Amino acid sequence: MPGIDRIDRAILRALHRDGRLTNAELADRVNVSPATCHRRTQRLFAEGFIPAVRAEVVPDAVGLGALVMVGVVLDRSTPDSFAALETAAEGIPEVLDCLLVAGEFDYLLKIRVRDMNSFNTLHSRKLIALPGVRQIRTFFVLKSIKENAPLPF
Amino acid sequence: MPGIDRIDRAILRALHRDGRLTNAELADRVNVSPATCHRRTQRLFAEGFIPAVRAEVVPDAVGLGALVMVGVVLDRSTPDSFAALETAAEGIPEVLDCLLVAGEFDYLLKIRVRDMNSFNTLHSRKLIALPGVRQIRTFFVLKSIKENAPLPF
DNA sequence: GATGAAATCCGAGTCAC
DNA sequence: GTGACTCGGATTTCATC
Repeated sequence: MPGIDRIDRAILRALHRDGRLTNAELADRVNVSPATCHRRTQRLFAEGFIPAVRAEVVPDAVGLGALVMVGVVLDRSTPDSFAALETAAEGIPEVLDCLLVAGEFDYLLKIRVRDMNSFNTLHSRKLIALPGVRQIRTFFVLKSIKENAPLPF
Repeated sequence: MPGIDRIDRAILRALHRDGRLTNAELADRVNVSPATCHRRTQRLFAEGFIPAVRAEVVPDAVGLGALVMVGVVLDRSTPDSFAALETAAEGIPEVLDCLLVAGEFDYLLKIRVRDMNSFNTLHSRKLIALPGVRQIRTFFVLKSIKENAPLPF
């Protein structure tokens, strides 16, 4: 995977701010010709620098108004449980983030569901049912000051 | 803010999966004419159901390879410190998420920086400098199994 | 009041240079 | 990297239900 130069970086920044920019707009924002811009952008997609372009959707509008953060502590004596948790997390669409961390937890999960009831179901049926889970700490999100802010680059 | 019907929902879902869909593709995916599709999509943007469309960018490619989760505990005796933390978080671009939670922390932050050194700078200059902060717990992310997964709707 | 068909206009994508 | 050319989709208009 070759690197990116200053122009590629400008293209990435512009498309990260607004993924609907037309090639023409993008071209003069980064000061190259439309043809050049088009070729470079295609390469950035092809090389995997841009895994996806997605419309952000207000969660409440689609019945996913509840956000919950979960800290998971695993049993250190069963290393297989790490793989089990990761596989499970990948298969649960409500789990938006699954991060292996250093500190008082082993994993931190970000979960979006319809309401508290839905979370309770997910919690009891999918999370505590996993092998080697020693402890699960739940943090209900009362207010989202900022979420998925654009990357600062 | 009026509601959304079944077709609007289908449009939201399609654009959330792929924000680069042309209006023509979108139209036959949701089984309406291009004109209708266009009008509805415009409305969804205008009414704020789609706050933004953004290209996802591989963080390492733009020098933001380090992800850190931070738990913040505030001094309960100084309610102003909540407002202070929120204002500060909004103004720090490296803070991607800032969530007020119920549980052993008051806030959970998701932070992206270049490396550990950058985090250390941010930590000492911006975070512990805030008024009324009683404790800050840092969770370095060792591995990201899943991040910003699409909403399950 | 919202829809679909048609008509116009503009940008994407491709070419030669 | 530039400029021109073609094709297809975006956007508007309009008749219709």
